Amino acid sequence: MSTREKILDVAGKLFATQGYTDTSLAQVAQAAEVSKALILWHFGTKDDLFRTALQNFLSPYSIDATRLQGLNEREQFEKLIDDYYEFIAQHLSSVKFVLGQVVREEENAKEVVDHVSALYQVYQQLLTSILEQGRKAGLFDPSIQPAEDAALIMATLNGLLIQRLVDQRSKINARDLLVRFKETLQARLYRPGPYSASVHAPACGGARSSHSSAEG
Amino acid sequence: MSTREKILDVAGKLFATQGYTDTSLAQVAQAAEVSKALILWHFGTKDDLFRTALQNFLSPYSIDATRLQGLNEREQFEKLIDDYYEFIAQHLSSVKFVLGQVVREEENAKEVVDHVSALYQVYQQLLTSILEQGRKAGLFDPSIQPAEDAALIMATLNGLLIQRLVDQRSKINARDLLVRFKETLQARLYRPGPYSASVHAPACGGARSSHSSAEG
DNA sequence: GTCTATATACAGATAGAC
DNA sequence: GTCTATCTGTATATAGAC
Repeated sequence: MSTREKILDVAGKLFATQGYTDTSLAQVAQAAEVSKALILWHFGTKDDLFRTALQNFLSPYSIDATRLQGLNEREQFEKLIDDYYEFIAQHLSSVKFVLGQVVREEENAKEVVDHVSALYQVYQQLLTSILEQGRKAGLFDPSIQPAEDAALIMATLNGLLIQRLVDQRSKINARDLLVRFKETLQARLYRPGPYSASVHAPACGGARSSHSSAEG
Repeated sequence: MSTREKILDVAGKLFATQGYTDTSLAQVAQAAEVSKALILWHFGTKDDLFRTALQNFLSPYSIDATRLQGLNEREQFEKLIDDYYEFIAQHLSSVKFVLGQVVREEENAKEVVDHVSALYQVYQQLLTSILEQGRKAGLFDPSIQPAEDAALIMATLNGLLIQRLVDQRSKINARDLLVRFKETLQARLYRPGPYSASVHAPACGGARSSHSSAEG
C-alpha cells in the first residue's frame, strides 16, 4: 500500500467517525504517520482529500442484482431483505457516516447523500418490482401494494438499524427482531398460498414467473 | 424575550442544524445580534451554552400517558402511533439534531442521546404493555409478541422518519405510507389468529383465495 | 516525495471601559 | 449588561530545503 493510499484509508476512517470539521489534517497526519504537508501535497486541500476518501468509502455501496437470477419472487424477496440487513450490519460505521452527512446540511455532504439516495431508490424499486411480479405470479397476496409495501419494508429495516445505533444495549437482540419481522412479512404477504419455511426452491411444478429481473 | 433567551434560541437552532463544532460563537453572536463576549458573559463557556440550549430544546420531548386514559387497547394503540408520528413530523429539525448527536460520538453528545434513549424506552415499553393487555383482553391476535412487535413498530415509524430526512422529494407521500402501515398493522394485529402456528408447508398446489382484507 | 518552518485565519476566551 | 480590543491556541495552507 502506497503512502497515498494509506493516507486515504486512515482519512476515510476518521472522517467517518468524526465528521469533516472534527477531523484535522494533523490528526490524519499522525494516524498515517506522515506530515501534514505531505497530505496537502498529495491532495491539494482538505476538501479534496475528503472527496477522494469518499470515493474509496462508497465503493462497497452497490447492488448486484445478478445474484437474484434463477430465484422465484419469494426467494428474491427474502434474499433482498437478508442482503440489505447484512450489508448494513457489516458497514455500520460507514452507515453512521452517511447518516451524519444527511443530518449536517453541509455543502460537501450533498454528493454523499445524493449517491446513497440514488442507490436507495434503486433498491426500493427492485423490491417493488419483485413484489409486483410475485403478485402476478400468484406468490404474493393480491392485496399487497408493491410500491407502498416496499417503502414500508425498507423503512422498517432502516428503523432497525437506527435502533441499533441509538440503543446498542437493548434487551431485544437486533437479529431476533429481523427474524420476527420476516415471519410477520411472510404471514402477511404470502398469505393465500402456503409458504415454504426454507429458502430452497419448492419442487412444485410450474409455479414460476417471468424473471425479467431488475434494472441496475 | 430577553437577550439571554434570544441567544439561547438562535444557538439551539444553529446547533441543531450544524452540530457543535461547526457552530461558532461568532455565528451565534451575529445571528443573535450581540457580541461574542456577551454570550460568554451569560453562559461562561461554549460548552455551557450548548448544554443550556439543550434543555430548551429537549423540553417538548415528553410523554403524556394520561391522554390515553379511558380508551381501550386498540384505541390506545392507534393513538400512540399517531402521536409518535405527529410529534416527529412537527419536530423534524430537533429530531435531526438528536440524530446528529447519535452519529457523532462526541462527549457532549452523550447526555442528549441518553435523554432521548430513555424516553424512547418508555415509549416502547408503553406500546409493549398496551399490546400485552390488549392481547389479554382479546382485542389483539394471540400470536402477537408484544415486546418484539412493539420494537418493530417503532422501528418502522423511525424508518419512515429517516426516509423523510434522506429523500424529501420521494414519489410516495410520507403520510400515505403511514396510512398504509396502520392498515397492515390492523390486519395483522387485530385479527384473532388466522395464520397461527403452521410455519411448515406441505406441498404446493396452494389454495388461492381472495382473503378477507383489513378493515379501517 | 517528504520534510521543517512559517504564514494566515479564525476559534474560544479574557480584560476592562461604559 | 453590553461592548471593543486583545490574548492564545489551533486550523488550513504555503515556502523551500533535501
